[in-house]
Amino acid sequence: MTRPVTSTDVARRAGVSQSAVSRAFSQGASIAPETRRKVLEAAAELNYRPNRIPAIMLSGRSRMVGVVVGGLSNPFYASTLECLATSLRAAGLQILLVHVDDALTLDSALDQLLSYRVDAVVTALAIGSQRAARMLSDLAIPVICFNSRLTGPWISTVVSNNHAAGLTAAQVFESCGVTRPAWLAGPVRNAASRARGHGFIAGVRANSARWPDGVLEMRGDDSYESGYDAIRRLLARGERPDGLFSSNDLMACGAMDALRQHGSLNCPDNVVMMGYDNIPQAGWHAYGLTSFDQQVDCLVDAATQLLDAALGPDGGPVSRTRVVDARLVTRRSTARLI
Amino acid sequence: MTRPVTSTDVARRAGVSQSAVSRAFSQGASIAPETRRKVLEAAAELNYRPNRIPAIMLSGRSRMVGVVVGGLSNPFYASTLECLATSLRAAGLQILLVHVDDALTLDSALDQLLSYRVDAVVTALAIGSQRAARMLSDLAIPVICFNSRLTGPWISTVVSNNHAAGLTAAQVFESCGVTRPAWLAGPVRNAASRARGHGFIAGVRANSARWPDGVLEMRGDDSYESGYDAIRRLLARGERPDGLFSSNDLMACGAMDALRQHGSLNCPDNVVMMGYDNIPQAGWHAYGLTSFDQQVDCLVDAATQLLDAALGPDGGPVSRTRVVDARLVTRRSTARLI
DNA sequence: ATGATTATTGCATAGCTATGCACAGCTATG
DNA sequence: CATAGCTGTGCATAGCTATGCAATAATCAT
Repeated sequence: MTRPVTSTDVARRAGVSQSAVSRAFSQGASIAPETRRKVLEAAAELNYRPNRIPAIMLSGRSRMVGVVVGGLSNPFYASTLECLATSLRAAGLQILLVHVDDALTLDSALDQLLSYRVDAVVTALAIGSQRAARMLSDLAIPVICFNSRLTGPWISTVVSNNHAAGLTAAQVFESCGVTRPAWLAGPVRNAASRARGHGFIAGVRANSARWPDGVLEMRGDDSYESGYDAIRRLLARGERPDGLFSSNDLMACGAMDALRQHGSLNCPDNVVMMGYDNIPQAGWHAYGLTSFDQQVDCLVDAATQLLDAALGPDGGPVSRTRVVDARLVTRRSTARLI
Repeated sequence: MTRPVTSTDVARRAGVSQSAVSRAFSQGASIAPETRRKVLEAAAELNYRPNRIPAIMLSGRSRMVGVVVGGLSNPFYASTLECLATSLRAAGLQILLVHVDDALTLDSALDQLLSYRVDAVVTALAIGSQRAARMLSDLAIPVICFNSRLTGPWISTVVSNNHAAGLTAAQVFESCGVTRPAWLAGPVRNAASRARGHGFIAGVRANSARWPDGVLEMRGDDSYESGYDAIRRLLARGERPDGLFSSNDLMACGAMDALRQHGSLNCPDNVVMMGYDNIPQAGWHAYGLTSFDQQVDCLVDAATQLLDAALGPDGGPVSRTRVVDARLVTRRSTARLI
């Protein structure tokens, strides 16, 4: 193991002081161009690169952000993470990634993140977050949540306009001539799913002349399999909805496959279907699923802005909410006119 | 902004020295149980948690691993990352995540990682890596690659047995009575794809009595769309393969959809099809795609072991390769007997 | 009881960089 | 020519914890 190259090594080689080396690498520091050139040359020869660790101690800012994810097998979360990574890097922030299965992992994961002195935490989890959020608040660590309803002095939130999208779904169903609307919810703890359901059910109730029986409700766990199973059980019970709004695309894909497999029903002829997230699979030809695009770019932009604000020099407790409208992407699954 | 709580604060409150606080939090340090109890109590009251940053300076080890990913929209990479995150966390390592689009990003990303003094780098990228790998080698940073053929004194590799799988695919095609085998390759720079293709073509050539015309070859870029387009163009040219081995599942799904859409051909009656990765979508009912499972768990386990070895106290340049056999998962797309 | 051994604790320091401060050298102005 | 102002440089230090070492206390053996 060779000792890593320090700024002092570079200074010696360039014939300057260690301070000069530091200044050569800090933007906007007071240093003569010629000196900087010498330093950079010596640095290149020694393969030196600045060490941010002592800077963290001095400044108290690590420029690392803890990102807590779960369920990357949902393409929506995967692409959100991808987008977030790009955006944070552009903002000069590093990502300390934690994957979480359960609440227990979350707590220990947070301890780890805090040991590394992350400046903030970004999460798309609802799971067990209320307590964790309080812990972070106590430590004055800004938190940015996606699609969650956590509250607290240091917590900011970016949400899709879930309720409005639910209403829109009901309108689309009306224009497709749906007579028996159904709603496939996500897990109870998923706040975004609840909001979508509330919006949809409100939209259906508002049209009780057309839909006196209201909404047929099912529940899944946001996975493909749970969507498939929910519909399989529904068909086995003899129910025959002709319009299905699913809380996310994964379940919608499962549901569509179950309709074909167990009911020989297809979209849009027998059932009109809508999902949420607009994952790539929704656009695959086997599905052609109409979906609400959460506009990940916008969500992530908003998150990064909130983050910047929270990490700004003022440093008071920031607690803001940004709502991003979902964009309806129409495909074959709703291509039916009355 | 309240000043963060330091070990000295805790020491003062607990009536002990700062050293005692440090020892209370280090496993196996020499400290009386009673003293530890007092310290932990004071720490809890003050909401203190150990700060790893100074420890990084002292030990020279950050216990952070740079993870470089690209193409998270491929569910295979997403689940690999998920699995890797779990495994590294169990090994007590943190993940500093970097998402990379192009070679330029890669270089600057590596600079960032190195500034944060990561102990090692894990990557699943082939893109522009040879130069980057040399840079890391110069700095004596261990590198673990997935499915790549990079070499160097500090570089270890975990690969799926791509060539063997290609041979197997040819055998499966034989037992399905395929008469016109086709190969859908990934991008040229993808070493894993090349190996799969070599294996498959070798398997077909070894059976030249049955397949005198060899393999019909196409190329995509590993995306669903490229698989779809490749088959659409193929059908437009009037070609009619009856067995298709795709370098990955995403392209296979696209290919299957194109067969249905543009040729009214279905699997397995008209075309037998195999993919690679065994992504969840391969198991979806709309596809039922036979695929080679890379056994992500095993790959990641191997990677973590290599990492542990590379981070061990001996610390010499480690350069090993671990090969994991792919497991054939048979589904509808090859359910055809002669 | 006494010396030897062990267990526990505190002191002092290293680890590397960014930055305030003072100073040196130089330019411009009167 | 003297002075003021400006630029660039080096010195010294802070930031927080882990750990070697010495000292102290406690336990044990003889």
